[in-house]
Amino acid sequence: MPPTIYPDIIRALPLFSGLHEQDKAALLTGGRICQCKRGQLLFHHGDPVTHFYIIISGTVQFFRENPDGHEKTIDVFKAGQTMCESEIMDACRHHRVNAIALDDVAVMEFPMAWLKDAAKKHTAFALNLLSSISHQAHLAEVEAEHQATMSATQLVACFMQRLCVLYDFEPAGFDLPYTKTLIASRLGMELETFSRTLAKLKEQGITVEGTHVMIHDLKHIEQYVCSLCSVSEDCPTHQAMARRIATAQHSTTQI
Amino acid sequence: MPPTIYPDIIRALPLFSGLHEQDKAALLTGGRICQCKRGQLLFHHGDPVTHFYIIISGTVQFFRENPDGHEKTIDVFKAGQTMCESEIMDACRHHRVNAIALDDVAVMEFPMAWLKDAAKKHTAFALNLLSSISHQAHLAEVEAEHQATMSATQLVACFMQRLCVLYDFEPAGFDLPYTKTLIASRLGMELETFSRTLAKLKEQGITVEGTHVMIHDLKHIEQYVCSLCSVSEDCPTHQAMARRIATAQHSTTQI
DNA sequence: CGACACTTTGAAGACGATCAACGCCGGTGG
DNA sequence: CCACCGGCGTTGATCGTCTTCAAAGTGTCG
Repeated sequence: MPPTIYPDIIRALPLFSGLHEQDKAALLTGGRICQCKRGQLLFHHGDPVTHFYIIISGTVQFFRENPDGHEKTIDVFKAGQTMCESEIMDACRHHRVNAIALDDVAVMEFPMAWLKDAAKKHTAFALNLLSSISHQAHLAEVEAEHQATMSATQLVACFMQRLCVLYDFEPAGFDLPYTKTLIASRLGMELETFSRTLAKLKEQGITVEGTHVMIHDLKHIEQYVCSLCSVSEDCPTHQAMARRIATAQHSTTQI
Repeated sequence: MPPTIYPDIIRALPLFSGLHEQDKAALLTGGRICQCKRGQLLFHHGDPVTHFYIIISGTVQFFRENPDGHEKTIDVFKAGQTMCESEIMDACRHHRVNAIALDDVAVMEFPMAWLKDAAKKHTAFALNLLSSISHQAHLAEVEAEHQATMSATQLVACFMQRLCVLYDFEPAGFDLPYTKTLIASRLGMELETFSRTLAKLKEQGITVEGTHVMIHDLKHIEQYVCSLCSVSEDCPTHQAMARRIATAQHSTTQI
C-alpha cells in the first residue's frame, strides 16, 4: 500500500515519532480504515477487546450505563486521539465502556496483537506509548481530584479552559463543539445544574449565549479553577493557557 | 553487591517478571535503599522529579494543598507499590503532589534515567511498565467516575471492599490500616461526613466499631457499590471479591 | 494529670438532584 | 403551508445530601 493513503493526522501522531519512515509505513499496513455512521456503536461494554483505534475524523463518545438507566459519559474523543491502548496493555479482556459515533466517524483500527508487537519491536514506539498512557493516567488522576473537590461551577470553568486547549479555540470567543447535554454528562452533573451553572459563570467572567462562549478574563479563570494546582508549570492545560494569557497581554487590553 | 540484600518484596515485583535473573540483579544495582522517618517528606509539590521509588516497608501518602489550606489526599501507597513512574514517563519535570512518610518507611530509589534506560534495554521491562501504568490509568478513571456518580456511603463501601483486596483482609472482620481522617481525605469527603456514613453503612451490612470493620453480606455490598459496573469480570477488585464470595459460600452460611 | 490528636454528634446552611412545566427549533407528514 | 412531534435547553420549586461550625467525648503519651 502506498503510504500516501494514510491521512496526515495519522502520520503526524506523537505515537509514531522517532520511528524511521519505513518502519512507520510497515506498521501502518497493519491497520485498516473503518467508517462508522452517526449513532453506530464501535463496541459494547463487555465485548472482548480486539482492536486499537486511531480516530481520523469525527467524534466518539465513551459511556457507561448503570442499571437504573442513567448514563455517564466517560470521555469524548476527537480526530487524532487514540482509543483502547490502556485496555490492551492492561491485559484487560473486555471493554469497560460503550463507544458510540457521535457523528460520521472514520477510524483506523489495528488488531490488539499489533499494538503489543509494535511495542516489542520498536523501543521508540514503546516509549511513546508509555508517555501517552502516563499522560492519560495523569489526566484521569486530576479529574478524580477535581470531581472530589470542585464545585459544579469550577468544573465547568475548568472544562471550558480545556476545550480551548484541546481544540485550539480562541478563549475570547468560540462555539461549543458538542451539545450541552453531552458536556453535562461528561462532567457528571445534571443538565439542569449545568444550565444554571452557566449563569453563575458570568460572575467569573465567562459569558455563554446559546453555544457561543466568551472567556473575558483568562487570568481570573486560571486562578478560580486551579487554586488547586498552585504549582502549575507541568499541567499542559495550564502551560497552554499561560501562553495565551501572555499573548493576550501583548494585544489590546480588552478583547 | 550480593543480590540477597534486596528484600523479597522487590525481587518478586511484577515489574521485573520475565527478566533473566542476571539482568534483574544488574538493574537492581542501580538503586539504593533509603530510610525515611515518620513525617518526613520524600518530595514536595513543585520539586523536580528525580527518582523512581519502590516501597519496601511502611506507608507513603501523596497529597496536595490548595491555597485555602485544605489538603486532599491523592493516594496512599504500601510496601510493594511503586511511585512516580508515570511522572517520569510523561516527561513531567516537577512533582504534582507532596509525598510524606506516614510511618517509618524504607524505599528503594532509582534515578529517573534508570527507569527510561531499563525500558529501552529490556522489552519485558517496558511491557511490565506499560501494564502497570495502564492499570493505574484504569484505576484513576474508575475513581473519577465513582467520585462523579456515587454517594458518600457508596464511596465508603467501595473503599472497604478495595481495602480487603489490597491488604488481603478477611472481609468478615479486619482493622482499618490507617486513620479515619486519612480515609476521609482520601475519599474527598469531610471527616464528619465519613463518620456519619459509617452509621448508614450498618443498613447495608457493614458494621464499623472503632477501627474494626465487619462486612456481613459481601454479595449485597458488591451489588450496592457496583451497580455501576455491571459487567465486572475485568475489574480486579471484583474478581477478587467474587472469589471471596464463592469461598464464603462453601463455608458456613453466616460468618 | 494534662496536652493533644482523633473522633463523634448536633444544628444550620449551601449545593446539587429531581420533578415538572415550558420555550425553542428542525423535521416530517398531511 | 401549517400542524405536530421530538430533541434540546431553560426555569422554578422542593428535597436530600454533604459541608460547615461548634462542642464534647475518647484515647494515648509524656
